[in-house]
Amino acid sequence: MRREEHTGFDARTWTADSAADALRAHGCRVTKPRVAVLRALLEHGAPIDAVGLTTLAQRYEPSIHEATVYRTLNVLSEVGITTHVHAGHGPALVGLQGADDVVAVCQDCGSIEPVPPDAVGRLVGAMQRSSGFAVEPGHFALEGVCAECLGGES
Amino acid sequence: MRREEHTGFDARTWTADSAADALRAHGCRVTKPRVAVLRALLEHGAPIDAVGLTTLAQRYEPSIHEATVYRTLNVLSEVGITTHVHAGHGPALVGLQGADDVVAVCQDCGSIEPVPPDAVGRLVGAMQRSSGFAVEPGHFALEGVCAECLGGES
DNA sequence: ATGTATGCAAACCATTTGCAACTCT
DNA sequence: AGAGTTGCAAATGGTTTGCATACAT
Repeated sequence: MRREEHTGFDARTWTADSAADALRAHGCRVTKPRVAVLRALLEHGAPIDAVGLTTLAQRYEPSIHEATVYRTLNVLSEVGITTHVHAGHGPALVGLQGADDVVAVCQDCGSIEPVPPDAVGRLVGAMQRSSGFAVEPGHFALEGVCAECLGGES
Repeated sequence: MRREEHTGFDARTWTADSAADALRAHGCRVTKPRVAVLRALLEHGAPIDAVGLTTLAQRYEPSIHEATVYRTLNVLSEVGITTHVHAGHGPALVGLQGADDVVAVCQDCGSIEPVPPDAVGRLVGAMQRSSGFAVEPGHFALEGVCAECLGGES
């Protein structure tokens, strides 16, 4: 179960500094654990789950605890820096707001791929028209099987 | 948090008998608890979570246990009678295979609405084209806010 | 008869929370 | 100094599993 090859994810909107400013603007403190999470998120560049993010963040702040990462992610999401996606069975995936809206998760290998924004737009429009339901992209993930897994491993 | 008004769900494909036959065809036993789950599912007609389904099934089989419902649902899904959808934070929603493929869940009231199949089809096609990813409709749910909640309750 | 399914309790995983110790500002 | 944060451990909610008993075939 790999999860590299973030083909087409880029989170150019946020930097460690702009995110820190956003935190301050909301009256939140800019602490070392929070910066560590932010840096890990920026460095990774693709949606990732909380546990994986904790591991990455520990490079910058070795003592950071999982619970702190969860709390930090809640804060970051309130401030509008991150969003999380519910991917199938597994844990939620956290991404930077402004990155590709919707992702698809492979049921076999767990790899994550972006979904073309225009396709998402059409879907949102269709729901709007059919029932007035306002779909919020970025809050859910598509599921299926990626091209690689379709080909190989029987 | 209501969840009635299943506007447009119909699971005409399965009956208690055809489902029982499908079970037998797969070498599974047709037990009272399983029939109870099946009847509850048919009667309810819309996607529902395991706990709610347990309550419904207990009308037919008062002693049925939640664990049994989960096990039964796994069997039913292997046999191809049901599918489950991961709806945001909450529990998974179970539905009959053959009912509307994709649903959208309201983040405010938990109501469930069907997504127009042609819109889903276009999305699947777009992913197929863009990256060869085979989206499996019916294994995930859209999220957002329903028309009712958009209007009322501030 | 015999292997499958059930009920119950305990385990599990992802996430949240209470609380005392700590640290940004 | 003092409110906001953290770490840790324990609680939570959804779902799964081990095991002895009960049941469908």
